[in-house]
Amino acid sequence: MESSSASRYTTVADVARLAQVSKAQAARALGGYGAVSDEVRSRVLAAAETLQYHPNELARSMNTGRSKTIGVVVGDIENPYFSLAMRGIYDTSKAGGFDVILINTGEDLATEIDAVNVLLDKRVDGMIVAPVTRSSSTHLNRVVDSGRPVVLLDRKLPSLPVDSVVAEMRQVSYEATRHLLDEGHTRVGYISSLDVGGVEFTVDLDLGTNPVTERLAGMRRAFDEADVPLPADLIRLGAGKQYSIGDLVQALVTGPDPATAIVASDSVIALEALAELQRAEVRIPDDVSFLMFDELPWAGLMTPPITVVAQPVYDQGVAAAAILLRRIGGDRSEPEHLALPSRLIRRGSVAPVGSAVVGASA
Amino acid sequence: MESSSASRYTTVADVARLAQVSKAQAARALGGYGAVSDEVRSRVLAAAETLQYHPNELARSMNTGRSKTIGVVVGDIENPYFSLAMRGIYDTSKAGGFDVILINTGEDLATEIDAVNVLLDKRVDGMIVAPVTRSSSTHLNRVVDSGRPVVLLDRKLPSLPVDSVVAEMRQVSYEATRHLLDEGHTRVGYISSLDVGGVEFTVDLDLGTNPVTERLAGMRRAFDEADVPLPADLIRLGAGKQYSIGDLVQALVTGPDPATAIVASDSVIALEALAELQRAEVRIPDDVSFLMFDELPWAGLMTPPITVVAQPVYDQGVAAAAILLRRIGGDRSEPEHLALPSRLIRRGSVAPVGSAVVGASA
DNA sequence: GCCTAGAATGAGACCGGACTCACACGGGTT
DNA sequence: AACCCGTGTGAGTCCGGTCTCATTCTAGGC
Repeated sequence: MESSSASRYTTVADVARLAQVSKAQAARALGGYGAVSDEVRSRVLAAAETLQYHPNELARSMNTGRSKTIGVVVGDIENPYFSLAMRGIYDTSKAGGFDVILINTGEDLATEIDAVNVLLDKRVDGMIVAPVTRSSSTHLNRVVDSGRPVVLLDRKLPSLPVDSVVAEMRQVSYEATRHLLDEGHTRVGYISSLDVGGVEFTVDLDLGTNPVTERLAGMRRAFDEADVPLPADLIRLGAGKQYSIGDLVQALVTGPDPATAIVASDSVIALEALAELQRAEVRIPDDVSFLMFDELPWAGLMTPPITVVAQPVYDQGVAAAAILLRRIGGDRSEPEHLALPSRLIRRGSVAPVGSAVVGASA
Repeated sequence: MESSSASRYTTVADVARLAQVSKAQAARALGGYGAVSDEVRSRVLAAAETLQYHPNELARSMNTGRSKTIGVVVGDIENPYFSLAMRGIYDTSKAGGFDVILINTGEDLATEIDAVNVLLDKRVDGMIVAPVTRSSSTHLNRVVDSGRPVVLLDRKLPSLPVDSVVAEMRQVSYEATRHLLDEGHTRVGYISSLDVGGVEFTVDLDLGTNPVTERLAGMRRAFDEADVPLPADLIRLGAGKQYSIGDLVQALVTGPDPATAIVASDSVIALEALAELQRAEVRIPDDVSFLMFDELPWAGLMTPPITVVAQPVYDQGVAAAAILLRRIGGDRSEPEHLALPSRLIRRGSVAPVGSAVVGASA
């Protein structure tokens, strides 16, 4: 009794029957391969039309071994960074005739491992992964072993011989920090969601290979060149994981030797930090200067407009997909490591230190 | 010569061979069905372990007829509305053991039709579609005919007997408009990206069934009740398609009888409108009041904070996925039409009309 | 007029699982 | 001793395509 007839799909066999030819001939006419007479072809095509035939991609994938699908594994699709990168990936894949399966990891390693396995089991032709920070790469090795191409996004894993696409960060972070130093900021706070398991930041903590490490390296170089000690006590990791962003911001702007400038590692952090600053009635840039990584449409519309480091996010997606498609196409050359240029956009949220303190508090 | 051995996957047959049992027994042990002795089971499992066996989901899907995958068709994943809804869909699907294939239509009907067909050919177990406005529903009928469930998101199609999840719009739009009228705004501009092929808006233009129609209905009711004529000349459709948003805003705030309040139909439009207003040095709310549909984190951080209509976007995604999963589970009850409550959040961007004109321009 | 290359065609293997069927085996009934 | 049932097992079919292989048909070459 269970259910009413689940309306079976029409198959090549059905088409063949109606067209009065063998299954093989029908398949040939439909697939456009082998030799088929015009007579048969038109009969088969007509039959397919009347029967509304659509090939079962699953069956097709199974014995061609290729699914014309790529998998994308990201940390959080809700994050504008990923959704924009996704758009780049999507547009490029589609232009190449590939569909996209999206998997969201919630920045969790176990989920990421699972995601990669699922994609492999679904026989995607390749995948783009934005690996969770501090993830090991054993699960990605399985992909490499399977012979399917992987491209890493926003992160490279030194141990893994695969292509990667990141935004150049060290140089632009150096520039951004110099900008802050030029304005007199030596107490620069940095807030990142990088998960290091709650360990406190110290100058020689190994954070692995990721954008945050690069940014901190650029920052350090600027401080070193200016001969100013890097304010390690103001560099806070685990934001939004171990620690609330609001608390972190509070801690930075209060205390005996507070930060005079705050750098937000991404737009999600920036939003929460700005909200907290507003709640605490800390004015930007009068009381504290503010800089964020990632350029979003709203950044320039705030009062004051926010100074940002703009990364070519969409282009990263495009580049990653382009490389992946090339690999799927059979390119076996050495892994490529692309670093797309980022740039500092100076707006109004960074001002000389103490610029308005006297006038404003009086 | 083509390529080096594409490292074949291990199959049940391989596992069976190593475990010295028949393929059938191995499959049973692996799949956890039928009767298998403890002896055989452990041998098979051990073999699977050493061979790193992973089942081919394609093959599995093919003869179970179910792929444990749902398809999602959205207009633009880069739009925060969709990425947040996607997150809701994603979380819910995943909890139910389903993977998600994402297809982006770029708000194009042809692409949408294609997308739906692709998903069908990939044999997804069901799909969630946010249909392009003014789309016909013939392509969705094919889905219905196939017996696979579809849930519409953000839109219902009267001709299509399927579930839908939307945000309640008429009532909240009524409230928002009353709020504007209460503040003395009778010249209210409305900017929407709804594509009507460049036709100008008139009060009796049929826009089909979609959120914009609902909003305009709520708006009209408020105007009717206040006995004020609906300013049809200020209602502009096709924003970002036929017309540039900047030009539209310019047109609204200039002219002999300009708008005193502007309503942006979504956050993307709002962002561009705000940028244009800033360029034109039109102050909010002194020169013009502003209201947008969709609540985003930055809205409350602007100066002044933006008054918005908040829709439960994430929850819409969750609800759509929940209904879909229920249908996949075999629920054959009448189509459900869910309208999740939205609410007006009054902030600082709406002020009494003419409130600061004299003081500010003097 | 005969031979052959190549087009046209059908039968059937195959991809990798899920699942049906037939059968062997052992213990409990009567 | 004959019978039954349930567990365990292997052989083999099926899903819906792709593709190989053998066969037939036809046209061109000598």
